[in-house]
Amino acid sequence: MNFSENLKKNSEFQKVYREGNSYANRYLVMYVRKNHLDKNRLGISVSKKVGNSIVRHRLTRVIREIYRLQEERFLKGLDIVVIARVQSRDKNYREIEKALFHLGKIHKIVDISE
RNA sequence: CAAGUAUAACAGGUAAUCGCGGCUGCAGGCGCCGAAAGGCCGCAGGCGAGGAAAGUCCGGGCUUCACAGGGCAGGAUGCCGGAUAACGUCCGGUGGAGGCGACUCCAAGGCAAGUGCAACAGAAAUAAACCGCUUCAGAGGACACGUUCGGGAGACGGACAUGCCCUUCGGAGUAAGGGUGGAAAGGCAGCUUAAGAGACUACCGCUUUUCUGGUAACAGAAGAGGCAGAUGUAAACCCCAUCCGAAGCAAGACCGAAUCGGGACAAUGUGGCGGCCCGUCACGUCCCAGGUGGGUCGCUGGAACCUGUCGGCGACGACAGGGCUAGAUAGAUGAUUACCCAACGACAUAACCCGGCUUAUCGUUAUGCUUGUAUU
RNA sequence: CGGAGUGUGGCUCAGCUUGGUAGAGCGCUACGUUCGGGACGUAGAGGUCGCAGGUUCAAAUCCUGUCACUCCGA
Repeated sequence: MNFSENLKKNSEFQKVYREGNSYANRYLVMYVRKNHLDKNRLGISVSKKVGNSIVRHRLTRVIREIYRLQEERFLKGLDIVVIARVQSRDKNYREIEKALFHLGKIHKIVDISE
């Protein structure tokens, strides 16, 4: 990931929740906040209600992979938190990808030129 | 071939591209940061979750604390022998239960130490006479025969005695039979008896003694005893035997910013109060203590794993050889494409490490054995 | 990671210690009362005691396993 790093601290997550805007659809919730840096920071959160550790790890990997492969389509200078909802537990890569870019378009942080 | 039973193994594979975490190496046109040690980036190579990694139900290693020795309390285990570092695990036996069988299952010490509890039903629940059966005495009644009385031969009636039967009251004997109940005073058959009864007898059961076999649990044989010690319950209190110090890697050890605390130095420096000096407060440098944010170690070479030989029925042990096989710290295994297989793959992610147990699980394979059917 | 606790009618809880009848309040239904509603009175319905197995004559209660939820410490 050339332009991005991970969001790690709980306080940073809390900052995004408080100061950012949120949109949601059936599978995901996305919070976005400007961080005034020249790169993005991505945080992924999956609740214990979604499933056991196998399910939770798989979802985080899928979401991170989607972001990694199409990183250049996102605008820069953002803190992004993606929360997986219960409905997403059995969904495959393609469905999660559609849901993520759907939210990106609502936030107007994705390059729509494609 | 079908059904079953026991044990064991596997847990999608191959290739390509992109991506992630450690490790090792680098001669990177002296790449970047740093005084250095080293770190970051890059390149190459190799390694990278499970049979249950799960639940956290037991046992141990390791660490810190406590500790002369012994006991109480509390907890755990519970047929016998063995294996093991240890165990509630495993192996081999004994006894019992289930199955035609292969085989499977059993918290399997002690209610013949004490205490407690046993609803409802039933006469009675750890103890018994409610009904019944037998007998004795009294009362009443029916019948039969006899004697006698009435004017009395007959019929009829009355009185008395005897026999037998019925009803009722009381005493005694009796646990054979009776409905209830999970459980009713050893079971069953006979003898005896007024009726009955381990009162007695045979067989079975229980307890116990001796002998034989076995390390033992126990098994077999012979004898004795009584059956008023004899219901069930110890996953009721409890008794007996054995074992157990407590907490846990977020244990613990080390390095240590900033702020705060104490001291020293410097020297009258800077700033605040003040017109100025003195004074006072803060700032500076160094040292000490504390140990927060953070970092390093603990952290993976092990009662491990693989192969072989030997000992043992077996669990397991001994010896020889072989290679090194995750170590993250918000937490590394994913995505896409193609092919193979009947198939999209089941259950499921290490977090200090081992030995077990339990629970979840799509399926595939191998071997031994049992039962049935068919053929030879 | 470690520790503790709770699952009982629609809701909130008792009963479990010491095994034998499942109970209270609110809610619900019907009737009465009222012009009507509320309140009140009378009667009634409603529970596999989270699930599975075991001990026992008998289990909500005792034992074992399992599932879900809640709280606490760091």
